[in-house]
Amino acid sequence: MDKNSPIEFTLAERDASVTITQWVYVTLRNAVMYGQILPGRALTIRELAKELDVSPMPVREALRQLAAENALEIQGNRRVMVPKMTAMKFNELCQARMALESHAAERALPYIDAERLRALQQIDALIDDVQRDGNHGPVSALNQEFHRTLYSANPHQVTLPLIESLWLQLGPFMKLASAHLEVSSQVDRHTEAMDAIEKKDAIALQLAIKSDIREGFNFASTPELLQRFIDESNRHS
Amino acid sequence: MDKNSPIEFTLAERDASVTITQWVYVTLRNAVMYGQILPGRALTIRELAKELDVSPMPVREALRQLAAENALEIQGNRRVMVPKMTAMKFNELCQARMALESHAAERALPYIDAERLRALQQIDALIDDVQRDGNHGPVSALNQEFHRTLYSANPHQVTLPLIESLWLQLGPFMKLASAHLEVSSQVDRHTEAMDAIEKKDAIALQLAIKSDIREGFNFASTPELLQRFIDESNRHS
DNA sequence: TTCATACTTTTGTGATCACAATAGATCCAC
DNA sequence: GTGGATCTATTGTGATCACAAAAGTATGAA
Repeated sequence: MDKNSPIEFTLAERDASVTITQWVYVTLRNAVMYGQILPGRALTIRELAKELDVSPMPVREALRQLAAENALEIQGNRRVMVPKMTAMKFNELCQARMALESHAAERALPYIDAERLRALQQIDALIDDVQRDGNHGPVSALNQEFHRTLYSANPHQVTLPLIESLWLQLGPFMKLASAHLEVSSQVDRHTEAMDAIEKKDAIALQLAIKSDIREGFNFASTPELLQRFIDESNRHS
Repeated sequence: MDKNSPIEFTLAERDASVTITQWVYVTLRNAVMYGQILPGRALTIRELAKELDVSPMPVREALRQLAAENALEIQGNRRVMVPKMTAMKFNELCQARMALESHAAERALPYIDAERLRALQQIDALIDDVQRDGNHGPVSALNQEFHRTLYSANPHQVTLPLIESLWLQLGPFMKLASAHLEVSSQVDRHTEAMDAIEKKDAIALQLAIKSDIREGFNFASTPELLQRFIDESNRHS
């Protein structure tokens, strides 16, 4: 596993009002989330700094923050890398998502007003549109947007940062796995969720969210399939 | 809210094998956890660096990490402080603990062997001992140790860092609130939990954990009591 | 006394440098 | 060729410095 594989960053615009550290953080976060950094690939501060054309300092801080969010793993040698996925860990992450997000949905339900529901409907319609156009790239980002919009209705939200940490840990594997998969139009349970919201039915909402998460992962429905995708996603590293 | 109030750090031994940044991180984390830094108190890098007798660099990194774990809050002015507690946030944190920890307990249950159970019994016995001696200081740390030992039985654990984040957010308020409280011998549900473990009864274990958490907070069982403790904990700041 | 203005100090940010530890490459004995 | 020791290059860590922005303080007129 050498450090030959280049990293293709999608460099965002660097707004002057934003600190360099924050910009580096966002850039690296996206690179992790969208599988641009292969799991196991050793990252060095100076390499990233050179690649992003900044000094090592902001990179150091961004890496530490991402490690604190469990998006990156600090090895004993103090080297930093995207953690490799295992079947058991994948399973735990899915179960954790279902437990935490169904809870967040329930806690958000009382705060969802007509405007918020309309925003959810808009996002869902947008997902349908891009699915119909065969443009499967932005679907997962839009799907996240749907969930985030739902949970953040709760003005005293404390679980969203934890949920985002889980997304970050699942992100790279999902991207790499779906790359080796003819993307069938993913079905989601957003309609069921919105119906439950209209009826203020907490139980139905939790069920819809859990089903949505579970079915989002059922491209790896059997242990053999899952292991195949894990091998695929780790093969390059 | 000036920066007059001094911070009494309990300086841990600085092992040579540990980086300064890690040592600073642990020191600051304990200071937050044990309410030594009052909520709302503005923290500056240079002040902490001087206090801990290190250069500003490790402090910067430790602060950023703690902020990523939601233990500290970065204000718009880029100032850092311990977040203040509100009644609604307290409620959300409790509910999140119950949801997340009962899930973690359930996922850990299949992995708990005789040795692990014995470790749990030892910790519980130790809690009883110090309670009987009227020494209520280390109880909350031991209580955390009990929960951590339980959840970490799962070798593929992914929720423990999230749980620790919730503990960190509740820690300062709990300490400051309990300071204005004649500490009655807290009863816990550890016995019920261990019984459920022996019977491999997941439902009973989840109930025990949820009850343990809920009753740990019932010093603020009514909204009026809770608000009184919040006012107390914010009064100094 | 009160409030806006100018001045001074402090602060976070980011760059650069020194150093010890680690990793990678080279060389040599077998 | 192959494995192990040595040497070189690279890396993370931590200190120091420069600078612009923010906070704090003094000053002035009303």
